Amino acid sequence: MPELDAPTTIKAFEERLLEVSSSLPKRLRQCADYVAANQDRIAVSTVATMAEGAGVQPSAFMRFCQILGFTGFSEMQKLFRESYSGGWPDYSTRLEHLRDSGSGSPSALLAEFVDAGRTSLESLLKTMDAEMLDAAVAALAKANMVHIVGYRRSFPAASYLAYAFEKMDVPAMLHSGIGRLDSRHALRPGDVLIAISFAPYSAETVELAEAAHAAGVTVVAITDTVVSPLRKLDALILSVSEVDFGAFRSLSATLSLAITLAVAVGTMRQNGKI
Amino acid sequence: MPELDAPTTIKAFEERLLEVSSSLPKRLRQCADYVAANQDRIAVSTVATMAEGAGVQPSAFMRFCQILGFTGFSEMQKLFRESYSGGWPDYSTRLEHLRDSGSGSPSALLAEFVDAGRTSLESLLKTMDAEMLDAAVAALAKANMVHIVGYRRSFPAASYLAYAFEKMDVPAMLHSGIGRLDSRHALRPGDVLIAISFAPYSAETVELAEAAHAAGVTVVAITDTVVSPLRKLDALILSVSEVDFGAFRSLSATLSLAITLAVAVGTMRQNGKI
DNA sequence: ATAAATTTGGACTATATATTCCATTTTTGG
DNA sequence: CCAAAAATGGAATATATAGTCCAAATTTAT
Repeated sequence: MPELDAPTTIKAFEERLLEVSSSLPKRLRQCADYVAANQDRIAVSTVATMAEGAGVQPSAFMRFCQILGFTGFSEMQKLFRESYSGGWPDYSTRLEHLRDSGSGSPSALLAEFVDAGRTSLESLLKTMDAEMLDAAVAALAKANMVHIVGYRRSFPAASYLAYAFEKMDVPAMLHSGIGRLDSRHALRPGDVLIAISFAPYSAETVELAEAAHAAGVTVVAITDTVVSPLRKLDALILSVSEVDFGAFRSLSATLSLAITLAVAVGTMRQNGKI
Repeated sequence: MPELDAPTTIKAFEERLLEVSSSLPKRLRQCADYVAANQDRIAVSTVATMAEGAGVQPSAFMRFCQILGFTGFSEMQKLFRESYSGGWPDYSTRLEHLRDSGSGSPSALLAEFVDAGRTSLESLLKTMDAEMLDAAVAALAKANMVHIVGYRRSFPAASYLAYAFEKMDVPAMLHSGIGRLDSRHALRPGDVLIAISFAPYSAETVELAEAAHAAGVTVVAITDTVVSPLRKLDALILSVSEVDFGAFRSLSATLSLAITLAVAVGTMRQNGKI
């Protein structure tokens, strides 16, 4: 058989499908039509399901895959599973490879981290809950004082927020934990606390957020996964899932969210006052 | 076992995950964290892949599925496959849409800042001087102690560097200026100073860098324009031009550069020692 | 410090699913 | 209308993957 090479991108796949579909016998044509109309199901279905959907026997569907240039259904499915957009590249293993293979020149590393940052930014935009963001901005705009807490890897974001609020003339206080002073008594009614914490959630941050919640202070939480302990307080949740490499994460998305908060809140306050 | 009913919606799944995750032993907790951060992967992965991602044995992952209330991985996967609607979200159109609609809303601002971050990252990759970067990494890898200084808007980057060096077991000291202590005497021969400063260059940073230079301590400067005073000391210059909005800048590029330095230096030290 | 209980890793088994093969049916061309 | 070629359906087989079980390691309680 003069079997052709298998398509390696969805685009190539679509072209091949179009190209082939005009000269297909009945059953195979059904396959083509069904696939064209249900591309998204390929990644999560079995041959049997696809065949049933198309109204043909599984073996017919197999032949269809082969005509398209794949060795079988599995190979075709692989294409769709890999290019399934939700699938982030697995950075930690990629990084290990880079380092192990000695090709880990600083420049190569930089390229990886830049790429991770880009991915995080895109994902931030796709997943941010606009209503939650509006609500958080509104709450912060009305606050007497904005408290900010975030330790360890969240500390850079916390300190940036403090800087940005200061620039926007928003009264803000960074709880840095210096001197182990217990700062929870600074939380007064009418204040708002921004708590930033990512897995593994540092105990101090969670405690302060809990204290705030107990004292009736509104909490805005910048956090990641659904298992975050910050979700248990009924806080305004701003979800940020940053691509990470073991202990590191680029923070690009978190920082962008931070500036947004500061500018939006600052602007709203100025408009309200003047 | 008093096995509970399996979650039938993603929402219920997330709740169960949150509910259960606090009382989980090490390996199972890894599963929970990985799943929380990679929900979208479940539909298109095998147990083996998921287990590898979470860093556990497949059998551990199976147990995890069962604890969540499913009979096994297949049942859990079924939930995600069924509620998988396809729909690859299109980032660029979404961005345009966000910007067009209601300019000035927090979401529109976010879109702007995300875009700025992306631009900065791209430009970082294009303009980074690979040789300079190599030289900086080499110098830092040989240092007895790495000193880090950066105030005001550079402080988040400085604190992130301190965090990342700590994680990589590189002895590092963050000069934070707390209590106005004069820390310049901590600079010893054989040390290296990373000075981070962007226009307008804060006097304290420049002074410390000058003191270091005078004391024969190598200076690595992360800075922007060609008029930066840090360029006068013959330092190793890492140029970062971050897109900015008046007083703000996203810091995405600076932070990516920071992780790169930490990982590259940490790796080089570990390889050299062992 | 010791015993009990829990957790873990990995070998083993069961099962679901893909893939092939071939007898039967349908289409095509003379 | 017949023979040859192509297409089809379904049974048989191979393979990948899920799921189980238990001995070893770890943690916890006494």
